[in-house]
Amino acid sequence: MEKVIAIGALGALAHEGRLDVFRLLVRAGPEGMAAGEIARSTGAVLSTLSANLAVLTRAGLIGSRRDGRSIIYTADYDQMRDLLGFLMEDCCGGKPEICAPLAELASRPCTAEGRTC
Amino acid sequence: MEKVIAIGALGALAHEGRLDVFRLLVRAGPEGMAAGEIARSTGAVLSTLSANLAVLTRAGLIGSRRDGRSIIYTADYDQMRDLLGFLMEDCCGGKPEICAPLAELASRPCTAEGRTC
DNA sequence: TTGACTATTCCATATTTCTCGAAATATCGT
DNA sequence: ACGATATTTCGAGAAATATGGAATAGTCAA
Repeated sequence: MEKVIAIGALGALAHEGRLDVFRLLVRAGPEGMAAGEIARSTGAVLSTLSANLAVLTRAGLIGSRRDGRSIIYTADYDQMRDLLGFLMEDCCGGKPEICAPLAELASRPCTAEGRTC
Repeated sequence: MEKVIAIGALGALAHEGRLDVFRLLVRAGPEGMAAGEIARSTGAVLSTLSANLAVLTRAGLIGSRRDGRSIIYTADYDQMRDLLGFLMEDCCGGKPEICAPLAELASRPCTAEGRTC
């Protein structure tokens, strides 16, 4: 991932409303959620939400498809993985003692501590 | 990590100058680098750099200590790890197919692809 | 204590981002 | 075609962020 892309993604996530939306979509899985449904879940004003969805889309973090009158948004897992990879690459570029705990964090049993995978 | 802390850290990193500084400090290791040295390495104006170092400090991503006339900045690896953990926790809260590639990413041999750890 | 050096703080300006109401666009069922 | 539903786009004001020059503060060496 290029630096400018990473900066865009980081900036998109550095916002409470957008972070909430992104987490919601990650949890919603591949089926995604309609914009109105997202607004109801998060209490966001529709026009504000729409602007924030556009920011997340521009950052490549979410995608969308039309379904009748609704537009369904989904998290882009690839971009998410690339962003984490970029940050970890940065991290691992330095010292081994940083990398090790991260590897542990990523590979620990996902059933622990409320995780579902 | 709390959401508001994560947002602060993401926002701090979502800036070319600050991301450059942070990467530099991660690579510099525990010895860190003096502000002037950072400015020379990145070509930043000193007062601008100082403001950006303050943002990174407020976000908990870097620390500092005085050494004579210089102030030495160092990356805070714990905060970095917590931030990645927060993002991955979010990610893994959803579906297994997202988590698996991340675990692979984190645990692959660090000597591959230009990585040093 | 004076002068050189290192870095931060202060300040004004410029730029960007955020928000939401109103209007516009797209789709559907009848 | 019409009315209802779903969402986006537009516009404009408010708020936050970014920048660099000048002034300030801490440290050292002689």
